[in-house]
Amino acid sequence: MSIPEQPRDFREPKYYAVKRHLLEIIGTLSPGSPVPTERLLMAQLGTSRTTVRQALAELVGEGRLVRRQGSGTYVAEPKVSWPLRMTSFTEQANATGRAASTELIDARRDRATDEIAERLRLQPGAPVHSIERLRLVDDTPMALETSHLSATRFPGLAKHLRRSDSLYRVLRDEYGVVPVSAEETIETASATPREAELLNTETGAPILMLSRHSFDADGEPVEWVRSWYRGDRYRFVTRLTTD
Amino acid sequence: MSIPEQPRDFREPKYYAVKRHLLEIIGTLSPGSPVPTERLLMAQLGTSRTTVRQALAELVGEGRLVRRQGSGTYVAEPKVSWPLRMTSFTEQANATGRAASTELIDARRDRATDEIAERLRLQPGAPVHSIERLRLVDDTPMALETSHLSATRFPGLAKHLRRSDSLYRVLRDEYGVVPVSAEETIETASATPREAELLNTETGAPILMLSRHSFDADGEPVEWVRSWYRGDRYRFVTRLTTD
DNA sequence: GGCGGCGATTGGACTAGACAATTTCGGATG
DNA sequence: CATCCGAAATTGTCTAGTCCAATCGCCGCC
Repeated sequence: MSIPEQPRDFREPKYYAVKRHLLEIIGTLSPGSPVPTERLLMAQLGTSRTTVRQALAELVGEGRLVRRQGSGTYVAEPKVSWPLRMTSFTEQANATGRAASTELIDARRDRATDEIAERLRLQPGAPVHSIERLRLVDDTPMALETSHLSATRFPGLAKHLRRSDSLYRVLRDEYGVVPVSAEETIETASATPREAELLNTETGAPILMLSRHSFDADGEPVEWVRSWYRGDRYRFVTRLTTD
Repeated sequence: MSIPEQPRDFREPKYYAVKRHLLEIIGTLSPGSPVPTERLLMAQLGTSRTTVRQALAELVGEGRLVRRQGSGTYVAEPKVSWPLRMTSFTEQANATGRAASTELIDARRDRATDEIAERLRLQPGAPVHSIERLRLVDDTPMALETSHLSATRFPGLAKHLRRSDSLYRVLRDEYGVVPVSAEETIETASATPREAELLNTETGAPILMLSRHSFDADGEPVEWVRSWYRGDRYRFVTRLTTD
């Protein structure tokens, strides 16, 4: 078997021809179907296993394939769209009709780093809450979140949080604070071994990193959150309007 | 030399230890400084070149390093934040005090695919404009954009575009149409050989793909655009408010 | 009929090395 | 002194192979 020719206006590495071959196969199959094994592809296409694996790795990173050690490689489910709104995770999930839950990994008091202090308008070294949570949708991990809030402004927050899933609800009911606006930053990253373990993916996998800096009605900063989403599973949707 | 030990709560591939070692080096240097060569790292850390290259490739993808064949590997400039607003590219660039320009790659009439037809509320096969442009900031390529608009609604658009940089200005001045809202989708992708060539990066490099679906004041769809940004260079910033 | 073990299969991690393409820089040459 | 050339250094691409880890299915045994 040979790889179909392609106009080479732009230089193409050999692994990319393997990738195109795989994309054609993927196009004819439905999610969950197996694609040929690495060793079969390498024999059929006359390449080394390394080259085949590079093509496969890129397709996995793009969310087109899923690999399972000892089993095989399969066509992946399409990405899930996730809305970016000024509402809590719990509400967002309910709005899309999915079962959302949250696992509290860690809630502790820290001293503010320079970066946290600047964002929360505090002095460096001021006491802050650092809350790490895993967001789950339909019992599969979706995102890892680290929130920072002033410990002076929100005393006893950790205790309240252990009794409630929703940080926004605690802020409203216990402290009378409602975030009304936020500046959100979106960028690419790659999974650390720890993130990969918690998000049930591989070290180095593409990640969409969101950073949310939210404010209450008085313009006072409320929290600073960073979230790590699997880039192969999710895409974000936001609404823009002329001001 | 040996790589510093790390608590192994989470299994860590060997290449990741090399990556941490490099991150420490990067932390002590300023942008533009060279980091050790592949062969030096492989001798110092007692690993194969493949393993060293995997760590380097990940750091390049994260925008921490830049590699130049024949020359060496260098610490990269920090990422640039790019605002997502309901304004034209040209205006956005001016607002941040940068020199923006646009290179028209292709402007042709097509027949609408099913996807384009649905988004522009046309019949499949209806005539549409397909406009491909390269966006440059300070003379370096920033994004590749493909816009689709109804050819029936905007006759002679291609001709007007060749005389103006700004599509939004042409729409307003020639057709009296002003997009006022849009739904924007953000996801990760990887560069095809063609995209890599035009964006001056490598095949397979991480890409932030934006898809903008914009509407005029009557709620009529105006255009559907897909843009490819280098994920190692840019991050997006958007503002959220409670409705 | 069900359970357990074992071996084949598959993907995961890493090594060693060949050759190509590009850049850099010093030395020979005019 | 300026310019060109070529060797050395560096990254880019690909091959061939080893060993490991997880999975799956078959077969024998209870």
